[in-house]
Amino acid sequence: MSQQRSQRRYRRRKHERPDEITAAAFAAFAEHGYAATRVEDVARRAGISKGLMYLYFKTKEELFKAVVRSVVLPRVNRLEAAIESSDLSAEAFLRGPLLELMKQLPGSPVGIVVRLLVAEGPKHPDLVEYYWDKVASRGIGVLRRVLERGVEQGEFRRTAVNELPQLLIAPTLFALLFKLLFGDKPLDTDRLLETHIDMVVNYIKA
Amino acid sequence: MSQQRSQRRYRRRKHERPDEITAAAFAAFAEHGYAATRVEDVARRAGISKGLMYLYFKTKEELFKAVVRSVVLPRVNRLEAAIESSDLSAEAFLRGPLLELMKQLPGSPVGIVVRLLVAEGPKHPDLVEYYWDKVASRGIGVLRRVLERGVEQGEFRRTAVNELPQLLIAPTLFALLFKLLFGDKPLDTDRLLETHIDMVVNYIKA
DNA sequence: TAACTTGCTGACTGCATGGTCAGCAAGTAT
DNA sequence: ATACTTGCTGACCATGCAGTCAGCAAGTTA
Repeated sequence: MSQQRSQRRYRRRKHERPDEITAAAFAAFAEHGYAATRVEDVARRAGISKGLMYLYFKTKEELFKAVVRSVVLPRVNRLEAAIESSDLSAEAFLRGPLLELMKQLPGSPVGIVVRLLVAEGPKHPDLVEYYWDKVASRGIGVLRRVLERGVEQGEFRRTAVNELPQLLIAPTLFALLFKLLFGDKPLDTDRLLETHIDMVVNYIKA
Repeated sequence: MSQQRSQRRYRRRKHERPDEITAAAFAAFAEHGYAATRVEDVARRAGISKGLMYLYFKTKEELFKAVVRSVVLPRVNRLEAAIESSDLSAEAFLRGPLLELMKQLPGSPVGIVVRLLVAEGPKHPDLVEYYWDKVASRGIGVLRRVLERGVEQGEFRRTAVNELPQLLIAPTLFALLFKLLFGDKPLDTDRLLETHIDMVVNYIKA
């Protein structure tokens, strides 16, 4: 009797779809990488049909770019805001918030984005460019400003590090890569980063 | 007239084939990555037919592994030998041969191997294991021994770096990645590495 | 030079998967 | 109710590519 006839096949949710799809795609890319992920898998994860995905994203490549953007942008914005609004001394900043951030990176989704970028970057020059503009160069800028402030206030000497702020976060990238590749091998990432910051601070301290 | 009838279609060169094929594959993978490279392209580059490739390598995946091995092994062996046979003081060793090696890495084929590993590693756990055994852990071992020697001879203090030899070469990996992704953006890699080594030596010097 | 071995070719197959589209049904207006 | 719009489905197509194999010809033996 109570045949609940025609249980609804779907619900229209135009607004939520894009985010749900990029989230599903991120999860799928994280597991299998970009090339090995089928659009149909992404669709299934997002609980939709493959066709619908193509209504929101022109191609698989567009989807890829959207994923990178969606993971990376909010993070960077938060970071930049937090940093610029800090009123700690330069040294305290390096040893505190920056170190904390560095410790978090290797386990975060950023690791996966890095992997995707390294793997697919050469085929997506515009994506790399985007990443450079919105992430890398901004991050470097922040670091440079912190160092500069330290020098101005007499905390730090002016050294080569001022022109190479990348040196500050280089080991973070290393740790990230290490975990990515050799996740099961031991490496005390936190200690590595702490030591590095300590080393840098000693080196540049006035 | 002079119809040079039946110009030979091919020459039998069983012995040379494997190396030629891996070399061609390396070049192709370097340009397009593993997934995007067609076996037929590799074959064409090697001047053979696709079928022949399958006589020397069971699958595309086998070919991939062979490539990684062929690029990486000779390098590591050379490196280890050179290092162990050095009789410099620990500091001189870090500032000399090690720094030199670090400067060369980012521009070398190793960069490409790293890219391939990062991209495809998760799908080839045995390859990652191989790389760990034959390359990474050996490299770490060498560094650890140099530091240890420095401590024993009173050159260095015993610091956290002794347990984290990775810290020595972390920026090298960073530089390598940077060049890989942002090849066109400026970064004085050599200066970065020099500064880093200088920093480390200052930090650990007795 | 004839018989034989085997390195090598290239056409072919099967399948995986990116992308399309005609039509259906959820929601909306009247 | 009825007509209309549009988010959504799923079957379908086209293509690209890993891997196969029957047969050919380069080299070898007698």
